[in-house]
Amino acid sequence: MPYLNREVPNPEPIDCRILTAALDLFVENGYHNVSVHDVQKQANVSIGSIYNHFGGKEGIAKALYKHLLNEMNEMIDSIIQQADAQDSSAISQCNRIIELLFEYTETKTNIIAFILHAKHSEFITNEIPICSAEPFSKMRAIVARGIKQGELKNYNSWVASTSIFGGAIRMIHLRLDGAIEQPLPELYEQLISSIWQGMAIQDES
Amino acid sequence: MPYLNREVPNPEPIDCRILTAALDLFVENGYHNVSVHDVQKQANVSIGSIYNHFGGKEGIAKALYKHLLNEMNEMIDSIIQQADAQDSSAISQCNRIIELLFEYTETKTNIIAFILHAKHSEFITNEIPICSAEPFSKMRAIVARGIKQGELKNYNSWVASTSIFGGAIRMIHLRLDGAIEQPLPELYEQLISSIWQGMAIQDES
DNA sequence: GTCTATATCCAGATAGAC
DNA sequence: GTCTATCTGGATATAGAC
Repeated sequence: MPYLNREVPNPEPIDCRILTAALDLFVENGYHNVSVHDVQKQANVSIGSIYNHFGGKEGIAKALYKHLLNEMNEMIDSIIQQADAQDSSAISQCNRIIELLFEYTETKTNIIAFILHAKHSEFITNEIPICSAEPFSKMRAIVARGIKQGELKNYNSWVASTSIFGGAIRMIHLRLDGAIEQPLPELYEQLISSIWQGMAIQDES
Repeated sequence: MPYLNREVPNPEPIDCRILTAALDLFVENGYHNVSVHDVQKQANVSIGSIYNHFGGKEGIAKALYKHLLNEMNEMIDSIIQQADAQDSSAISQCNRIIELLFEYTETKTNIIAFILHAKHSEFITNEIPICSAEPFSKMRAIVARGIKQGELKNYNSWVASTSIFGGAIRMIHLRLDGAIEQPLPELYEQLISSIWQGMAIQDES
């Protein structure tokens, strides 16, 4: 009965297993506290395969980075496309982005942690800082368009985009660090209300 | 003329030199990319002294961390004390904190970078996350008091504090990553205006 | 307390069989 | 392409003179 003894333990392609294992380990322990051997064990792969596929530890990190950044980029694109189809406002696009980021923080925690919480410059060389990468510049572009169309106040572009997304990103950090115990989607409504309407009860005049 | 030949190259106490050198190197290259030998060279000290004073690399990081966190704590305290003396509002206390953080980002860059931009959990073990440390909980306390006294909108405590400080912290990150080219103090006025009054031109109703 | 020289360990990377 | 066994460099840490 050979088929009973045959093990089918690893149905996923090998490079996926390596990336998944690396993502989990990097997020859990930090890139520099993870050895190639650790990844190898967790992925059920030999060291040789890792070097064949990715050329080394930094190669894994680079591949992960590009892959996940690309996923985030597609998420932003789909929001923009939907918005174009419905002719919707900059405000609702920003809201949708924050909503999804909060959702993913709970459901795809390690992806968000790797993209938004890791200091890539300490282990990935020759890569632009993530805040200059496509998805983030597209977020700023949405804000800039909102300003141009008179929907948002005419602040400096950086002030505007950090006022809108900075609080959300900070909340993600705090959630990932264990400071915030509540799932972020539960706080979403209050956050966006504060973003658009401000924190002060009365105008300062 | 012995006093002419006598070198006086290192007037600062030795542990200060070590900490200063380590701060610069850690911020520049990241903790894990700095060896004890690097610190030793930059500080003009022998390896033995470093182990005598701090017990090793992590000991240096811990000492730095405590020292700088303490400085930040004193800064917050002084703001609170001044405020109590003048009976000033939560809003003006928050503004003053942001103003000082922006100032220090330009003038004491490495201190801010180490405190706000490094991922301490990757190299300092058995330490509470920085967002739970004293200065940060005091910032949240200021916000909570502002809510209680009817000065700020009654949002969830985390939403309120991240709405107020999240944008500023995000701007500091972006500035340290080189994305924002303008000195932050120049953007201060716009930021606080946006924090208190919100980003939307018309109320969403 | 400070220094130099040295020991030890372990991570990243490679070689070569299969 | 995958594996095991091995090499090598460099980092942390120590020993012991001064």
